[in-house]
Amino acid sequence: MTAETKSNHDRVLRSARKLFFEKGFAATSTVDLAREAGTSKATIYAGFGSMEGLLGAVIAAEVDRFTTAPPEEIVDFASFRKALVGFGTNLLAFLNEPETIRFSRMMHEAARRRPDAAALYLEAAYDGTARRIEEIIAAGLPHCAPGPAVALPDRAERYMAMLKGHRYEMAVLGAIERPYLHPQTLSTASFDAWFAEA
Amino acid sequence: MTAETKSNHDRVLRSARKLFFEKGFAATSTVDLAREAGTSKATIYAGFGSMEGLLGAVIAAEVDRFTTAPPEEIVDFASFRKALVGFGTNLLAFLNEPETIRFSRMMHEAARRRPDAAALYLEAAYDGTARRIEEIIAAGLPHCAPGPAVALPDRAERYMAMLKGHRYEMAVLGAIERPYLHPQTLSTASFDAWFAEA
DNA sequence: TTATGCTTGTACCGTCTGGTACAGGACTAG
DNA sequence: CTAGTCCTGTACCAGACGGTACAAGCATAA
Repeated sequence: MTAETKSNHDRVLRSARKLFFEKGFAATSTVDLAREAGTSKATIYAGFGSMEGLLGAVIAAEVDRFTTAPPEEIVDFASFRKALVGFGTNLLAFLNEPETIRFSRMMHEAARRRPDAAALYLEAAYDGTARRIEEIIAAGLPHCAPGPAVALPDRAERYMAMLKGHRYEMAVLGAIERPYLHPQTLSTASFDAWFAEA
Repeated sequence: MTAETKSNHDRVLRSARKLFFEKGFAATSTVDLAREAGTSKATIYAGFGSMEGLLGAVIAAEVDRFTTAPPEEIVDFASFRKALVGFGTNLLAFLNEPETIRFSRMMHEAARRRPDAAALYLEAAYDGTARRIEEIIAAGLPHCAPGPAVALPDRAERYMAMLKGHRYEMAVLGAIERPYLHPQTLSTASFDAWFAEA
């Protein structure tokens, strides 16, 4: 009953993740997958219904992974810039992981077939992160504000954009191995101006 | 000889562009394409050799289009920020075009099959644009410089990243119709700090 | 007229795909 | 033992695909 360390369902899911990330969804056939998982096509269909269902399951599992991943530091109100830079450092490290890039690549392919899964991904990856940054900024702003807190969401968005420059898309497109996103962006000086403008 | 307004070759190319943009490359079959172009499969293969060859041709033509497209304004050395903002405004408008988004979407799909074409695209779309921004900054920097011009390429990259925020990826993934990239970024205040830092 | 060259429609090929059917094997419960 | 449940391997299906072959059509050119 407790079986071994891996259930059949999990093995299929893991193998699908591996192949989808490596070769893409369209290029992964059912027989490839069955061989990789050490099982048979019938078992796959018994567990996931269809290939697109499996795709949805892989995406959902992955989204879950990085949604629950960073519990994040406590915001230090006195030096909130440190908190922001700390958050950025973590995000940068996460974005630099090859797995993250491969996932992003697969998502671009999957978006056409499963718009619902794409929306799920964006909600988790972007809105969630942006909201977290907004919280940090909102919490820290009163402690150093020269002006009113206008366009808060936009600030969070711009911060993310600066971290995830166009070298990230190059990596997703396979032109470079790793993006090495500009950590210089993390220097506080570069976003001091945001709080000084109208 | 001069024929009509459109050669057969051009009609196929245009139809391919249309279908690839709309449905994606993989989802476009040879018969679909022949019907759309009002010609036959044999003619397509006579002109482009293979489906992947046609894909390469579409990308090359598209890259050509936006490489030669913006002749761009003359840099006004006295007020180079105006030049930078002007350039950004044009870029923003270009990025906001639905056609540009669809092309970007297709490129993400095509990158796996034609890495060479993806490299071509990135060279034209990113490196080319970044170089242009670098030129503007380099030309204008002496006129207002409080410090030495360090990390020039990185500044260009960050400027582009700020223009092309994560809402752009949302649009490419089909989650929203148009990105409406943050034009607030164009306010000069937001990148004043770049020239003040070490 | 004949000859040439390109385009057309259609039929065809081999291959691969997602998905299903099914006959048996392995195992558990009683 | 029997009955039942799940899994496995394999074979199969119908459809779609990229690509090719070919006979016929049409226009130019002499």
